[in-house]
Amino acid sequence: MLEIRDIDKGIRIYGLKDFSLVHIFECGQAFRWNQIKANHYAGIAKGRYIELKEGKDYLDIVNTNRDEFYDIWFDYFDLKTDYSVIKAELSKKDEYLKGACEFGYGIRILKQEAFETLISFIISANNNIPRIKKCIESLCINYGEKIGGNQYSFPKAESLAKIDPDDIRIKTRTGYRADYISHAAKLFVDRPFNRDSFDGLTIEEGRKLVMDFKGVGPKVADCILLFSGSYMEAFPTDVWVERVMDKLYGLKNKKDIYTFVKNYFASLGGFAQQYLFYAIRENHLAN
DNA sequence: ACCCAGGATCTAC
DNA sequence: GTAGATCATGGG
Repeated sequence: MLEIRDIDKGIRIYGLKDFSLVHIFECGQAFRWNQIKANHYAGIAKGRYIELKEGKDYLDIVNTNRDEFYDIWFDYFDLKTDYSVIKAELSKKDEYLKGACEFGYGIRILKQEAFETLISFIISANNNIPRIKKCIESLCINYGEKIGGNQYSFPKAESLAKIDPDDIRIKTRTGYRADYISHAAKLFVDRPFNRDSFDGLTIEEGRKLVMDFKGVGPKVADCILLFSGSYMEAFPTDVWVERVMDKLYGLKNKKDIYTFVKNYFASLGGFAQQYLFYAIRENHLAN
């Protein structure tokens, strides 16, 4: 049970468990959060800028209030989900997974806005994380809305759809992906989606839906489905995950990984992926 | 100059 | 349906 107190320009939350800012923001799921200092992050989501400070037994959220916390951030940080149950379930499967769950104990899979995940992970293809963050930041500065201070929201599809692809490419340095971004924005205006759009659809059908957007292949599709909170069994398989699945389970290709994941992790695939991804990225796996 | 980065697309077979 | 080249950009 959470206990909330008002503080200067924000709120203080007691009673959070399975929650670590570093684990949440350094496991590669979101690109607009930056560490200011130890246990202190700042970022923008859902058109709002907040700062998060982690204390011993509390979390401060600056630039919000109780109502906004329950309306916005409770869902965004997936606070309704008991991650202890998930970790216990995964830890039963094998020792590798148990170790990964312990290492990334504070990971939570954020419920991000669908359009932001669509564009962000189109940019992520064949790119590295620092540069992905730069590209997304200039996308926001150029085409987002100023939301106070020096902060800019993620652009609306309607805004981005009007921009010439060359303008996007030159200003955001996104290279050949600028055409994909432009196309995706235009198609999203005609065929918008959010996580409710997938109700009643299998993940295969969901994947097919998002892969209509140019620049979205199988891996990016699973990132969109997972990080928008649409399918928690989605299992994005990039080079790092391929590496870890070979190392732990001897799986050499994406087809074998796909079959294995469906049976072994089942509905917990996305959670398993994040614990494993974070562990191997931080070089915390047996040999 | 070469290789890589949370891959996808296009082409040729 | 699938292996191989190609795709902008920046950092090492």
